[in-house]
Amino acid sequence: MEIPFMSPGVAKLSRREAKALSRQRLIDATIEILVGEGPGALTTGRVARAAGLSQPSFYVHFRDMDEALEVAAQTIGERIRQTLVEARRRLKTDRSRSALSEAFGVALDAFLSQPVCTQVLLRYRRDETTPVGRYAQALLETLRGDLVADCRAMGLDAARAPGLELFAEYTMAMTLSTVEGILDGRLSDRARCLDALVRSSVAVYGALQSWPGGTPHSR
Amino acid sequence: MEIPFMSPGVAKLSRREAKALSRQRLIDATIEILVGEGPGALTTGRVARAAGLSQPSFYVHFRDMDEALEVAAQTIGERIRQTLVEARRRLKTDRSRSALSEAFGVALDAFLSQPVCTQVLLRYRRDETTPVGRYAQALLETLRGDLVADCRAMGLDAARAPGLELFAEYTMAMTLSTVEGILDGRLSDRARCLDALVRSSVAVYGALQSWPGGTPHSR
DNA sequence: TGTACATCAGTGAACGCGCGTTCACTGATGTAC
DNA sequence: TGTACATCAGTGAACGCGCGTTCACTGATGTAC
Repeated sequence: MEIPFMSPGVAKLSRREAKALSRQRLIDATIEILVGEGPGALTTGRVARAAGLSQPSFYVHFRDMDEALEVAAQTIGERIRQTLVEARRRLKTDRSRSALSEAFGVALDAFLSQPVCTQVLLRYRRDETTPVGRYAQALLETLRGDLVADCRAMGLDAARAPGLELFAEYTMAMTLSTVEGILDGRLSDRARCLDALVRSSVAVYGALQSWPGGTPHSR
Repeated sequence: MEIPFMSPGVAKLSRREAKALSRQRLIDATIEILVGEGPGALTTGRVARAAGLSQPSFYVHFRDMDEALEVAAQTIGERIRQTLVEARRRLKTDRSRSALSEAFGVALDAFLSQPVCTQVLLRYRRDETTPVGRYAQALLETLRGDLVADCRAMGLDAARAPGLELFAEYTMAMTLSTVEGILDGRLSDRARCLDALVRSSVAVYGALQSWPGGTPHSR
């Protein structure tokens, strides 16, 4: 008696699983169209067809395009946050150069491991007119806060560094600029970029640590 | 005999001038809607009405929305480039700290003197799906080139600074980050921001000047 | 200067297209017995 | 296990709305004589 061959790839899905899969395909299609053709190209028809569904099926999963965008934005934020949280967990909290280098390295890799989501994050981070932009902004604010917290945990004394918040801003700016350069193909050698980034960040810290004025933030 | 009062504000415009004024109003309306409500809100009707015209009048001035956007993008780029060119002309090319400080100061002011255009530039600089984004990208590339040229003119020797291009990238990133902070209201004290920016940029230059690896750009 | 005509920025009306949205229906999946 | 019924993801068809686009027309401006 032969046992029928069960290919794991075509295992039958329950109705529940099939629906979840369709929904995920719609979300992914939304993100991909957003990256490839911009928000103007986002129509329920295109998204549905890109996900292998008919256009009205879009409404089985989402109330309207806004809801889908909202969910897509949440998904993007979650994916990047997840990889960054994972990255932070692996950090040593000592002040050695190698620990610092690893910290920047895992951050870079976190962004680069999610290139599509990172593209969306970078592109729409200043566009408050779309849910994607608002999520991106909130996420980057969180990351900046995390960076400040990490600095404190690593023993960078806030009392001796009145420019800590500004240091965080500049470090974020340089890190994202490096990510942009790599994603755009302008920068290629990750190791050298990482080294330059660490050196620059350390230098900025030094420059702002001995800074007399305090952080120029509005209260 | 009384000379009729001629208010200079309501001087009659020639047909040519009136048309040019309408066109300019349409361009400005396009930019303002872009900043306030995003590209999704850009319709010929809204733009025309915001410019005080009926909707079909849009077509007296532009073939379609794409052409108007193209012109708007060009206008934005031109305005910012203009103020920055003006700013560069006033630069002394010595290496003193005050000259450096003034250089960054005029650059900051150039962006801040055109807040609406700067907002558009910053927001859409990574969106290649729209003409605005492509212009923004090209403009920033030019500015980066100018920065490198200025550094060389100021005697920052390229031979001793293999990371000059990367230095330009990081300096651009920190400058734009400062502009963003001020426009968003997170940073308030221009003088302190400027000081921090100059210190940080000098520090990064130092860090990358003594850098062994050369610029990690792809050829 | 005055007159007759030409030009043309701007408009209201009309139309078509694409998109969003709804709905009755299908057929596969799930469930009760 | 088999049968009868319920559920529901997905669909084709239909419809309305808003936007883009065109066009004949108006009336103010410009020009020739």
